[in-house]
Amino acid sequence: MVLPQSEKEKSGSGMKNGVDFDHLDLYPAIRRGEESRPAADHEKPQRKPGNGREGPLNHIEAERQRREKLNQKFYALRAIIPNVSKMDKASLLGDAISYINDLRSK
Amino acid sequence: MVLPQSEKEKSGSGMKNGVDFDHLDLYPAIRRGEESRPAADHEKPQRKPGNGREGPLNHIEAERQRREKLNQKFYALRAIIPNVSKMDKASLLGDAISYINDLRSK
DNA sequence: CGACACACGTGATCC
DNA sequence: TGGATCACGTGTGTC
Repeated sequence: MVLPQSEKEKSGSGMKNGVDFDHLDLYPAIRRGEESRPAADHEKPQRKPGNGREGPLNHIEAERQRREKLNQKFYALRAIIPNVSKMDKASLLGDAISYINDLRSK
Repeated sequence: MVLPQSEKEKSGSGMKNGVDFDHLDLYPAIRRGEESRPAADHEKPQRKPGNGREGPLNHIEAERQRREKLNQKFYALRAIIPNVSKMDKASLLGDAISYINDLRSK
């Protein structure tokens, strides 16, 4: 249903000063387990029934797609703004706003 | 205990139907403190010298700031775009791009 | 080293 | 029931 493209693209974004931040591959590994509740309390909405997980990777993957999409837009934005050198996401967004306002007032 | 909650959430998101998903509040109670290492772990790059932590919250807080700023921009953007119904961040960004392009061609 | 900026995984929430 | 979206905390690399 929805899962176009092939994803993967190092569109990063970073580069704050020539910083190419797009690396980070693979994940560390598992760590930390969870703890038991301090007893006495049934105030925990048991979201997942005792059953085992069905596949948390669904979310993990879903998030990834969402994030990629977002970054893609950031990239595009960066491309259309006149003098945008690098800047981080926040500044880029800020500049974009100024640009729009400028264009608008004309 | 931990994490001073002195931040205010106003980054836009008070809507309920539109898009503002800003809900999430407070923390879930205690999380995990430190666990004992199961012995046999001599493979950890001890980043922090034996000393106690200096304050990782520095980063935690720093990230929060960065994120808030980002959201602020998102809010502003949403405000200046003509017909922005609700859309999520990604779509909003996409619309903004189109808007810029439109303005530009004029 | 410490700051910064990023991507990732994860719990929560809504429809 | 499951997908979608968010914010948060964190590890990590660069400057």
